[in-house]
Amino acid sequence: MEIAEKQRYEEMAKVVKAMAHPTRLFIIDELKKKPHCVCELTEMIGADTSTVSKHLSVLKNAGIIYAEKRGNNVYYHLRCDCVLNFYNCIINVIETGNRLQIERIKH
Amino acid sequence: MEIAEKQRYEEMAKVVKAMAHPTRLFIIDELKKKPHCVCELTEMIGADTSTVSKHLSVLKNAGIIYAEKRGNNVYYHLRCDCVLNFYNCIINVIETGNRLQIERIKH
DNA sequence: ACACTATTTGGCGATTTTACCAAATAGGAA
DNA sequence: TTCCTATTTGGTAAAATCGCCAAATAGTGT
Repeated sequence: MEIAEKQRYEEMAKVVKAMAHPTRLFIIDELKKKPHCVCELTEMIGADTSTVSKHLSVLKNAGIIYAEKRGNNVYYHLRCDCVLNFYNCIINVIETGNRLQIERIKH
Repeated sequence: MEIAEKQRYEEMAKVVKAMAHPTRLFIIDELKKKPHCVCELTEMIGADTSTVSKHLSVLKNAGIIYAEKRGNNVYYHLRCDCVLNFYNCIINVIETGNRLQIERIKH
């Protein structure tokens, strides 16, 4: 594998890694509906504010979301809607896996 | 967040996590073209065979690829082509990030 | 300036991931 | 069976991730 190719995969992995956490997938899903501030997300998620804030900064550093300051609050927005296309595919992978497992039990 | 919802995001995260490594993104990209055995992938990647074998087992456990034994070799196949849709979107995220960075330098 | 709220940052232990080496396993060929 | 090749598995050290607490920071309103 060439160096340029390797670097490209490393960059891509950074973005995918940023999505590779249940809480962060949830956040993306919520921001799809509308922008939210940290305290709103914190309440939905039920974790420490600092934990949620760190998850948000991971997504922000990856370029998936961006922050907008309004008074005391920071509202986060989804930058690229396309990440939502992932969801259907991931669910597809999961369901195919389940289907195969059921068949394996039957036989 | 309800328990069922939480579990769904955890399942999804498992799949995304499986893709969250440069070598594994490379493997998926290669298996899109055609199935490959471990030794072929190992040569392309330039890591230890055991390392590559472990990456393959991560992808297999996530249901993204499956194994087919042929003589001494094990050939791996992509199970769900849809994971390739990710790539364009991820690249989109990266390029948007780069574009914004360039603009920030300008101003 | 002071108090109050929202968010970020630093630090910590616990857990997970990663890559390599060495050893075990599986199958084909002599 | 024995040798050989391909692959997997177990072990280990180094690095990264995670979630909470405590402290720092930023902005509002008094």
